[in-house]
Amino acid sequence: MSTAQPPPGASRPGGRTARTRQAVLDAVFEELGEGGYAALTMEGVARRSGVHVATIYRRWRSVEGLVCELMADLSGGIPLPDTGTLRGDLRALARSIAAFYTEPRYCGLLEAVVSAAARQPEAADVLRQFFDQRLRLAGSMVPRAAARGELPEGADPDEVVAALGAPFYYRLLIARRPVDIRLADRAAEAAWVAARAGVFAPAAGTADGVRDGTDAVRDAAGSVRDASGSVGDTADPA
Amino acid sequence: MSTAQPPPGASRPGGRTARTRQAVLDAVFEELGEGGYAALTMEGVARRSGVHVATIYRRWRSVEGLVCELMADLSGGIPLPDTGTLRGDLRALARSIAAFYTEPRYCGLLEAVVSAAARQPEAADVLRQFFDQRLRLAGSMVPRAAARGELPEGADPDEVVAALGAPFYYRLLIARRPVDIRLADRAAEAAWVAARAGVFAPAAGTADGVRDGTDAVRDAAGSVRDASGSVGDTADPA
DNA sequence: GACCTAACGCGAGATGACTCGCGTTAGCGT
DNA sequence: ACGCTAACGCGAGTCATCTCGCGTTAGGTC
Repeated sequence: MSTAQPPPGASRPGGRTARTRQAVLDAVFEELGEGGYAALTMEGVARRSGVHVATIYRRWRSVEGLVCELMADLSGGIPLPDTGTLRGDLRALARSIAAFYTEPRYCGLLEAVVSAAARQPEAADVLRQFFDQRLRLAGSMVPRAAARGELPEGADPDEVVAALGAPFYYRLLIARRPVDIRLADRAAEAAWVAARAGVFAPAAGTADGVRDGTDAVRDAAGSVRDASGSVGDTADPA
Repeated sequence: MSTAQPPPGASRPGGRTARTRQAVLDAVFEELGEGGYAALTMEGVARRSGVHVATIYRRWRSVEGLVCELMADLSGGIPLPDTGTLRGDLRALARSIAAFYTEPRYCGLLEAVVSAAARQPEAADVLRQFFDQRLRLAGSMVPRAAARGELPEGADPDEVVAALGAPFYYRLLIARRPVDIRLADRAAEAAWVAARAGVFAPAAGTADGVRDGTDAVRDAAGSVRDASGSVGDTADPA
């Protein structure tokens, strides 16, 4: 978070520019901690950082821009677990994520980025790229596990890590409740069981190619398979 | 969506009031379809609906208010699948959700509600209550399955349904890509496998009480269990 | 150490979101 | 059919957000 790397084309990367940048981003982070995205205003950031409002507008254009750059700052160095087993890796990663989002400032940042992405296409790009990178990095645990024979062949690393992370974002953004360690362990366990069962293997289209260790896999297949083409219509399920 | 129920205390529920209400909410819905939440402005809604801006402000206060009422309108009548097996129910529900969010207007509504919740506590309440109700309704498939002996005892219905839904919201809000039927089938299969393995049983704290049909459940336990208390600290995992 | 200029501070001005008061319309009771 | 009043249309007014131009500061360069 403190790797204040100057923008590539900056003609004056040293001293003051970097200083104001850091002051502003720190202020954004603090503001997000108190009151979340709702309380994040340009005036507030200016007041807290001591940088003039016009300067902030010049460099970042909007609160969305601020939030994007703050998030992009986080992309350095994910500590990738390597416990020796996929199950251990998944649990360790899940607990790291839980610890991360226990911090209110990071919760606020998540809300802010998701909200920003809903308003500005550029913010959406930043968000997508950030999480794509995270998936790619964390996904390295999957081929390791496959090499150890822990998983059926062809498990998609992105899918496994996405399955691990999804419950956190559901909890925070949809259910709107805090994360806890029980959520982390359940998420890790669910991802592990599903991965082991071959749910995340390519397996062409529907999940009928699933191999799992249990019996009774084949019930219920007939009654829903005929609904294959129903995704296109606009039926209202709610 | 068309059950224009008048507000409880409304002293004049008929005719014009309901008409303008419907016109406005329809306009919001359409605006969300074109350009999403970014393009949702009071002026736009007023222009499209033919209702004056001041009137919309009077009744709904803000765009967040509009979005909340539109979402609350959706709460009527979730079609609950009942295919005879939990696996079939999960897949049917997942495909319904996929179909739902294939419609751009509902995607926009989701984005809008999540964004609104990040700004207004009341919107957050509406969002939470809405999804709580959805979980409660859809969760009925779980005790049915338990009664048929498809699941280990004590599986938490909310957890099962949340696990089913989470991948959709991850895909839409975080990965920022469209949902498809493959996602639906994978989500259903993952939720089913995990539920069957006992991941969503209460099982006191950590997930060590898991019973699954596979072997090798017990590797990896030692190396991460000691990290139990690490959620409280503010370590930065990203 | 002296020059050059990108970046910043500052205040005035423009833009758009939001509110208010009044006259009018139309649902609802009698 | 008549009157009552909640809800709406309308335009002016207010306020916060955002931009612009100029003078100043301080990095970078020779």
